[in-house]
Amino acid sequence: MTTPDPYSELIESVAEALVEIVGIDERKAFHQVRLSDRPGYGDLSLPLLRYTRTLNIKPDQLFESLKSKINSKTNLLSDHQLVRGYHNMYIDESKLALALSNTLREYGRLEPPKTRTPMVLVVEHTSANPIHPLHMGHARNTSLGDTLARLLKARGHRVNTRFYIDDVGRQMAVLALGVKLLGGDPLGMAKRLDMKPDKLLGYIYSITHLLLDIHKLTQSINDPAASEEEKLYYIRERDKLAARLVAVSQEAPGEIADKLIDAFSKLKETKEPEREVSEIMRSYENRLDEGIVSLIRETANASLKGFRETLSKLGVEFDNWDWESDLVWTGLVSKLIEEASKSPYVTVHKDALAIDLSPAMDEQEVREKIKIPKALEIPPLILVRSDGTTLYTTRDMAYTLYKFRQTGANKVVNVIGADQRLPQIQIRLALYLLGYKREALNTIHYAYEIVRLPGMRMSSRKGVFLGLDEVLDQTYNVALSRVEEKSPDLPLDEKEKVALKIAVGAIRYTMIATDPMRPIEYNVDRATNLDSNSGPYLQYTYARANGILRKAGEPDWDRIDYRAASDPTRRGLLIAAAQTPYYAAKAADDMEPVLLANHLLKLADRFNSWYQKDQVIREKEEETRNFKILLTIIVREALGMGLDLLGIPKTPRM
RNA sequence: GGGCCCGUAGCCCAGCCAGGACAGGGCACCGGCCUCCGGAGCCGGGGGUCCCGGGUUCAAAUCCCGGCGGGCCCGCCA
Repeated sequence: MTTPDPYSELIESVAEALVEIVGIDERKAFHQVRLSDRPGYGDLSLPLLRYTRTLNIKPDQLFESLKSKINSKTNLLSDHQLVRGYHNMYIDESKLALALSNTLREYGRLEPPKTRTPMVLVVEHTSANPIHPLHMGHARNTSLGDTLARLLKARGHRVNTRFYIDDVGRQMAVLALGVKLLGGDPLGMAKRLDMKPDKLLGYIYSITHLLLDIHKLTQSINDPAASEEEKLYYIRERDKLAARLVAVSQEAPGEIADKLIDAFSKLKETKEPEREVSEIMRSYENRLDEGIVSLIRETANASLKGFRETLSKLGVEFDNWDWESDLVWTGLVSKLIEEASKSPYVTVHKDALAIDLSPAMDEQEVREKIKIPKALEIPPLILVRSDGTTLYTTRDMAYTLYKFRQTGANKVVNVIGADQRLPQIQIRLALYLLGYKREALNTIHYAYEIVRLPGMRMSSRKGVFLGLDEVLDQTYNVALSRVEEKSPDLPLDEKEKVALKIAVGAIRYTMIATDPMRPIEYNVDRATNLDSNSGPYLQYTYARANGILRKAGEPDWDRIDYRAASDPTRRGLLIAAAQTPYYAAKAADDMEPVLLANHLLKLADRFNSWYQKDQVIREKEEETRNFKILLTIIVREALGMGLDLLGIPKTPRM
């Protein structure tokens, strides 16, 4: 049983009336209903001028017929006005308050209205390579993905969240080599060094990678075929990497760096390191060597243990963890390649098996549903390397099909950086041409722009990135000192819990409150910002409402003066609170969490403003006092619902 | 070279997809408010060529075309 939502029903009534009178389609009608704060503009309004011409009707005639149609569908409106071509509607605040009061009495909470078209949805997000700790780029991915999942679930869809463990491929092989050189057992190593395993592995990966690159450059420098100019370039490059190696080595714990450098030199004497990496990669992908299999699985699992720890702080959990290697080992990938090789679109590109994607560009269906840039030349997608190993895009095609098959999903949403747009388009086009049209057209690349550090780009390969754990820690410390200052009487463990909630709120809010298409430049001040445009501000306002209610106690629900809602400040606050489920539903439908975040900010502003000038507990008149308590409850429930959906932890005190 | 994305006050950002009524917030800045339900707050103030130029329209920050600036992508990496 879903809770009814008076405000959404009101919007729906207006939209339906518009559909019936003007004859536009429903989706469009919803967009035409304007919500306004400004006095004199109506609580809701419809611009009429755009219809009067096409319908050949006078504004006042249209206004009258809309008015009576709308009134036949809802009784929540008290007045309609025609002003300069706008149909302005005013909400009957007493009736709205009563309706919300009834909802809360019956269900005890607010929630977004359920969709009329529930679907099965997969949301794949985060999916960080298990070769280094999560950084702030992942924080954006995680926050968006987890929030989307929460919103869609609340909207009535069946949502399945998945994490793709990218354990096949060169990066993982490089890390495995490093771990092998250090004698294996990454988890034990982390324990001995008292360090998060993902962090330790991050160092091992960076150092190993640098050693390989330096080695390669050294070979180029010694190559007699190289010109003097080229040699100078290589030497400069090698010096840069060497400097980085020194920096990372100093930061790395224990004797890790020394041991690695030492073991790497020994390896060089007997074997070409690059060949060792390729062998690891190939024997893992083809499952030739159980020793390598357990080395890589153990290593990846150690990283994932660290990921889980961080993610659980952020309140993020996954329904499924999918190993990329399983897709290869169970034959899903090779089966797909086999199908592709029989396809009429198969071709050879640069001597490798590939699929020619250009025919898909002619399909109108494809152009419309997969957004293909008009003049984009899509290169053929290579499916298999000439050494027989597969590429990530090929495996991702198999994974896409896997996600549909495992869940019976209607749509698969993949939260992946915008920099991967082209390969993501290629994957969908290739699936389409192989006959998986439904899957191709219902796979959504939910793209977001990068998180930059001031002046530089994060690069895990170069060991340059802002770690999520570090940002969490810093924000936590700032929050803890604020809590100590503001609530000295809380017990210490309580203060710590609250400080963590604030840190999580600050980070998650920041990550979703900017349009995903806009790059974020990140400085630490911004992460630790607890001021008015922030998650903690919302948490603070929620705590404040709870503070009032703790002291005010339960209202007598049968003795509430709903007419007290007419005071303009209370009225504005009531309406804003009532809109919350509606905005949550819209945020889910449009897949734009920021819509809800912005609305909550406005609600919090209104509440704080009201709070300042209209005393609740000290109100003498009993029925008015009951109304004010009710209003506070409504606000608390609206904020609480919103915070839950955004994954920002609630705290009754802070 | 080609493609995609972004360009709104000193700074950060809503609004653009679904064109309409004075372009909204926040930070910073200036001035007020704590014997008073939680001051992480509230009230007030200054600050704008909505990147530029055309076009469509009764109406353009919003749609179209052309520029400019920045980011990203164009690999048998992921």
